[in-house]
Formats: sequence, structure tokens, C-alpha cells
Amino acid sequence: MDRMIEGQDQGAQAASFQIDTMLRFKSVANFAAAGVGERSNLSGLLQLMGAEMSDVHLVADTPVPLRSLRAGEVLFHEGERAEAIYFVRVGTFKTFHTGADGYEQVLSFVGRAEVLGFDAVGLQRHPTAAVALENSSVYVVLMRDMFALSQHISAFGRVLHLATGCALAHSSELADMMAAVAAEVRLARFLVQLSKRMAACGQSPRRFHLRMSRRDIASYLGVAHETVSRSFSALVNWGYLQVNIREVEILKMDALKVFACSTRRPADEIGRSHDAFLHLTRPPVGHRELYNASL
Amino acid sequence: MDRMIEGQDQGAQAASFQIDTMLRFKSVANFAAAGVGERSNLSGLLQLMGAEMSDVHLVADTPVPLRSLRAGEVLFHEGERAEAIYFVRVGTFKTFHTGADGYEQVLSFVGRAEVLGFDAVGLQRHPTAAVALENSSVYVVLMRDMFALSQHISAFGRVLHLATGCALAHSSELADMMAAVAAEVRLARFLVQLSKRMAACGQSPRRFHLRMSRRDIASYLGVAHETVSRSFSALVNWGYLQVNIREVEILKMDALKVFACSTRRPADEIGRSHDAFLHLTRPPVGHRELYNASL
DNA sequence: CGATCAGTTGAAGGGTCTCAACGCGAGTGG
DNA sequence: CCACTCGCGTTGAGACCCTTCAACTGATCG
Repeated sequence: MDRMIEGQDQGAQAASFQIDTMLRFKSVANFAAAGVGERSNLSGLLQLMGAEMSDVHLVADTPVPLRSLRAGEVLFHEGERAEAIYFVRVGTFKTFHTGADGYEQVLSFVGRAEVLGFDAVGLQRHPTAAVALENSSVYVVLMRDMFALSQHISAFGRVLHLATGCALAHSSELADMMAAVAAEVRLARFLVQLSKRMAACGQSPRRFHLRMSRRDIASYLGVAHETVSRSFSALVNWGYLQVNIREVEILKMDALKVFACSTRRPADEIGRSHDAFLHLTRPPVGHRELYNASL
Repeated sequence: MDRMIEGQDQGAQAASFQIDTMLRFKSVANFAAAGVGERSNLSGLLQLMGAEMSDVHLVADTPVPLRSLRAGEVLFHEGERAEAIYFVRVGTFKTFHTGADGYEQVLSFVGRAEVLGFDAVGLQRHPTAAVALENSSVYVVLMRDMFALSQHISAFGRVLHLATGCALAHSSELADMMAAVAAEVRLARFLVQLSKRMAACGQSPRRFHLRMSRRDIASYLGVAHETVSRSFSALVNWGYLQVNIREVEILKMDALKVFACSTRRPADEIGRSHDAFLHLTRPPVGHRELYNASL
């Protein structure tokens, strides 16, 4: 709403956009000197993001730097000047916002073939931080190259739009998560969402390994980490899944999904199936009727 | 419905209460400058979004359809086929997701010069619905035109990227909102955020009119609507602001911002300790280090 | 082997949800 | 014009889930 374009290269502007893309990639050398490891090219990025092969071969030789991170390493800090956006090639990240009192609010978990740092576009600085949860590597696309690339290479423009659209959709899932008042429901939704994303990556949707700690999950879901632990125990007791520290196996996927759909009850809907007596560690479905809409 | 152009010109307000909405729009400087005269071409859109004039004049004659909506009217339904993205020219919208049981989760409030419906890019259908909270109008950019426009017209590409980046940043603010467990803090953050956005639109950040109902706010904040009401009362009692139904006036902006920063735990202690109302420096009881995770 | 951290579980207290009731304004139709 | 309805907003009271503090286990590490 205020300043927009002036951030990256206001002097350049329209004229610079006519410059050949390859020329602008001189900056790659600088980046490599700054500690970026091996180099890859645009075709790899586009394939990763699922672009059509017919589009890919045209631009196969455009270089794109790559950056590898160890578990716990920081990709970018909060408030840092935003110099690039990133596409996750392998690994997992968490993005978070640190409050004035030091409270760490996890905002998203980002996996393979997803974008990182795009929310810095339009601001000069990253509004969030990102750290690797495991050994990972990302494609690095400099901000000043982004506009040119998306204009000159249609495949990249499409990929970028798709990825940001998905990122936007993901962030609304976070709201869905927190919308559920009951902590067990939040956790169930989290697991269902995770399961879907595992499936999308070609991995098993029923049995997977959590990359994030209980504290991260707790922050993401907006509850205390003890509550996450208790919720895991509850879901196990009810037979939905099996848990061993960070190994999760979903035993009854359909039932879990149904359970995950329970939301705060709308004001106009009145649950009549009231049974005040079964409220202790019991039925997998239908317990705590107060929060479940009668199905 | 009592809708008014809140903000800097209180004098003109009282008189314009009874005047037809459209007439009032013409009388306000902002709208007059933006050109209410149905200039439905790309240059209007780009100006709205803050693009540089040097970029705008080059493409001034590309037509872009416009759509007007009355208060309560639906822009697009959830699950509907996504055919376009929208840029808000005038008015306010809410986007929301309807659960299987009918619970309506509000995901965002979208105002002037912001994007709507971009999360549908990549999916064929809108993952969320959008309805107008007041009489509004939007620029309509068809999906099939979007790629071409952003490739051939650099200004549009920039504007699109910036807008989506802002949308992403906004959605993370929602998480910040829900992260604060205390309901009063959530509401305080909501008001602070709203205040900033009003200021960004050139309107008064201290006194404004809420376009959304208590229920919408409640859904957005993830609490019951009664709790929102109680939280308003609490903030008023503590002297932070004055409220009359949907009219809000912030009395102590700095104190409110400080209060909004408190995470987790009794908003009580902070709010009630205003014996000496010079209580600006408040380390919010930092005993929440437990939530800091590894780095 | 202490030290530290992640994860689990228990007990107590408090904040929020739900269920009520009430006042208020707008739209409606007799 | 007025009674009526309906939705919005407020407030009170009780139930209950979550937070907090605490202790305990097991794993990793120097």
C-alpha cells in the first residue's frame, strides 16, 4: 500500500526488465562466494515443482544456486533483510515468529517442493524466521531475479504462482487447526494434514516420522506442550493410532478424519444426544458431546 | 445498517449519516482521487495497488472488468470453480471456511488494495468463500489472463507478487492472534492490527468503525462471541479504549500495543495493575521461557 | 556419570465455554 | 402507528478443559 517496487531495484525499473536474464545471473557468483554450496539449474527446480516437461527443456541450462543446511541450522532470521526466496528440495523446515517476551510461535512446517520466504516480498525484511528440522537443501532464487525470471520464463512464473497459492492455502489450514477448541481435535487435524502431505510426497500416509518436537507442535497448535502429550495419549487410548516418541502409525484413518472434523458447535445447532455419564477415557467417537456436533 | 466513513473527518460524518452510500463515496477525497467514474481498466488497478506511474501509463488502455457487490453479497463460494482473482477497490470482505457441521471459521478480513481468491491458484476450486461486509467493488482478473498479464506487463507482475506476499504475511498475523491464549490479548492484537491497516489506508488509526459482527470477530480470534464481548468490556474498563457497539476509539494506543504483546497467562495482572496509569514499560512476567525451543 | 533435554503423567487452579436472560434496533405487516 | 419478530450485543452463573507447577523417565552427550 505504501512503497512497493522501490525495495529491490528502484533505479532499474522497467528498463532493467528488458535485460537478458542470463546477464542478471552474474549475482550468482556473489552468492556462491557467500557460502552457497553446489550449483544446480532451473530445470531441476521446475521438475521438483511439478512443471510440465515440455516447458522445462527450454530453460534447462539456467543456473540456480543451491544451499544445504544441517538440522537446526537457520535459513533466515526474523527481521533479516530478504534477499531471496527458497524452494525446498529435500528436508523439512519450520517457520516461526518470536514475540517480544521470547515466546516462539510456530507458523508453518514446510516440506519438499514448497516455497519459503515469499512473505518477505513487498516488505524489505523477513517477517518470520526459518530453521531446518533435519538436513535439508533448498534452491535459492534471488529477489532481484525473481521478477525477471517469472516474466521471461513462463514455466517459472506458473510454478511461482502455484507455490504461493499453495502456501496461502496452507496458512488457512493453520486457522482451521486452531479453530477446534478441543486439543485432541487439533492434534487429530494436524496428523490428518500431515498424513495428506506425506501421501503427496509419495510416502506412506499411515506411518511416518515426526520431524518436529512436541514443543513445536504445541506452539503450532496453540496449546501447552504437556497438552500435546496428553492428547497423543488420548488418541492412542481411543485406538486411533500408535505412537512411539516421534514414530506415528495411524490405525483407523477414516475414524480419525471423522473425529478431526468435530468443531466448535455452531450457535444454532443443539446437540440432543447428551449422555452425561460417559466422559472418562472412553468412546473413540461420540465422547464429549459438548464439542461434537451430532453426526 | 449504519455505515460511515470513519476517520479523520468527524465533522463531515454526522451530516453524511443519512446520505446514500454512493453519494458519500464521491464526497470523500480518497475515492474521488481513485476515480469512482468506473474506470475499469488496468491502469486503475495498478494505481490502486500503488504501482509507479511510469509503469502505469504504458498499459493504461487494457480493459479490466469491475464487479460491485452489496453488503452481504457473496463474491465466491467455497468449493466453487475458481475463474478469477480479485483486487478490492472499495469496501471490505471476509473470507471463511465452513466446516462439515456448519461452523463458520473466518480466515481473514480483506480491505482496499488487497487480493482475494489467490489461494485458488493451483487448485481448481476456491478453498474458502468470500462475502462483502459492506457495499464494495472489485477488479476481476480472469485466471487465464493472469499468467499472460504478469508475463507481458511487468507492473502487473510486480503488483501481483507484492499483493500475494502481503496476503501471506497477513495470514501469519492470524496465527499470532490465536497464539495469545488470553482472550483480551487476542482482541487487543486484532484492534492493533486493524488500526495499522486503517492508517495504511489513510484513515484514522485511533477511531474507526468495525465492519464485522462480534461473531465474525469471535470466529476470527477463535473464541466464543460472548468472550469477545466480555473482552471488549475488559479493555474498556482498563481504560484502553472506548466502545459503542461498532464504534471503537483507542484511548491509549501505546499501552494497548504493549498489552497486545503479552503472550500466555493472566492478562489479569497486566490489565489490573493500572493504579498508576503510567504503566508503559511492562516486562510481561517472563516466566514463559518454557516455550522457547531449541535453536 | 552427572547434566541436559524431550517426553510423559499427576494435581490444583483458573479461564473460557455453554446456557441462560435481557436490552436494543431494524425490518415487517397488521 | 405499533406489536411482533429476529438478529446483534451484553451480562451472569456453573461446568469443564486447559494451563501451570511438579516429579519422573529415558536418551544423548562430554
